[in-house]
Amino acid sequence: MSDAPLILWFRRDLRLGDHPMLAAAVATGRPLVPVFILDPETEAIGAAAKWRLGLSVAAQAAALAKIGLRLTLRRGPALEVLQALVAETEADGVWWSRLYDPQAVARDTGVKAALKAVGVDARSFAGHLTQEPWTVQTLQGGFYRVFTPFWKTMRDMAVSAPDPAPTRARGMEVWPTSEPLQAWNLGAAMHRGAAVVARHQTVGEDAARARLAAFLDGPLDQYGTTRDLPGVAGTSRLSENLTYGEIGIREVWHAALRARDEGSAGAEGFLRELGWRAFSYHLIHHTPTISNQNWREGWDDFPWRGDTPDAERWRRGMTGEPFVDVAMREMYVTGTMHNRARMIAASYLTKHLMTHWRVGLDWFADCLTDWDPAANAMGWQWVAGCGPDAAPYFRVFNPAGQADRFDPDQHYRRRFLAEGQANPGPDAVGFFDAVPRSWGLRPGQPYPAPVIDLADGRQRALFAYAARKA
DNA sequence: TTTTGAGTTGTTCGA
DNA sequence: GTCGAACAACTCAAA
Repeated sequence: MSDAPLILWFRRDLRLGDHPMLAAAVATGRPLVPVFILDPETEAIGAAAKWRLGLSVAAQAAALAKIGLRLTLRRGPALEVLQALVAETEADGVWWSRLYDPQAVARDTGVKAALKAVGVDARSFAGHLTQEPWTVQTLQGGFYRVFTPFWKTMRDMAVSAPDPAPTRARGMEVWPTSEPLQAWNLGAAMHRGAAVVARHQTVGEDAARARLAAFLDGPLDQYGTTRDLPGVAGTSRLSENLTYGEIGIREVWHAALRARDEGSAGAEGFLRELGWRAFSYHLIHHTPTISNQNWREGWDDFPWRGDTPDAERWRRGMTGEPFVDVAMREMYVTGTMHNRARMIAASYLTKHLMTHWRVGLDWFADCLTDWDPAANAMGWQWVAGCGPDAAPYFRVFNPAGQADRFDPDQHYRRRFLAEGQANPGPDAVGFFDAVPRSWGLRPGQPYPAPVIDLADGRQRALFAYAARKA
């Protein structure tokens, strides 16, 4: 049995509990060398996500320190960094938790092959999902393209109990050198937005767990109704933590199961939402092109517009359509956007403004602190009509009608829209502090006239969608 | 192989 | 104001 050090390559699994790889590593009793690598793939993520990742890495470094480990920070191509660390520490293994988006898979496949070729025990573990995507299968052994049958299969599959967080681990006598996190300047592309968004972040494993507990004790019972109201704090908001792995999905799953068994009315609905997350990973595993190509065939000739001045007004939260603008502003101020608001903002861009879904996806990737490659690829394609779910083509959200239905008392709009208010609150004003100065936006300016008449936009979209196959 | 039932999230119109 | 029908046709998954 080897007593050589093990290198633990952390990526989107920045926690200690419910961590199969870490639990297995600690159980070996061998010296552990945790590392986080700022590689080109990580450099390429969006501005807000990269900034937020820095907070998560710092929290993980502090958490590891408490159990006797030091997180080494290195910059460079992952394979080169890992090979150098293997040489420096005389480690004979490199372990990590699996990721599933195509960029990560391509990188990890190469890393694993190259390390194995020189005799290093390169090993990947589950941990990001309740089930590995390929283990959910139709009776014929294929994969699911429709949510409901996927869900019916997945919800009954066993989910192993979360591993307890290790309280102590064996470290190195001499640690490898580490770069200072500040030197990476992960918030550089956020410009002045970081100061605003920072007020709304809940960072690290302890905070994520407290957030889960507060959700289970509070909004969960009413989840069926309040989860659709963007002016009410009715959702778990755990996407921010799940995307960096600050809390384990098995821990969340089992907590929701317990709540259901204790009679919480909203638990089933919440579990179902976790099912949607799983479904998006199921899809990106089986059809990786979902992240940048139309998932359904026959959509490549659809007359979507590219990046236009209208799309720029959408990005700036200045379309003149309040629900849409409020949604976009929520994103700049908080780093996230309510689920229903995402549907409205995306539907407006792809249907009323007839803009290619990739324009919207790219912008979300740059602005969301809870950016998730699988969930966003599925979600944008679903809204645009070229993704999973045989949605009727005539499903076009009416932002005004949706506002009446889901924001009847205007809490959401008042919170994030300063125009027209004598004393706008901090989040409404925060928008003007968060966005680039070059946009030239100031509170007190008049609210813009609509980019497009809703009825005209709807008719244009319906016509184009109806004509698609004609 | 063929058949069958079902499919996240909507809107509008007219009774 | 409320409610049901119409908006089309196709794909998916299982029997």
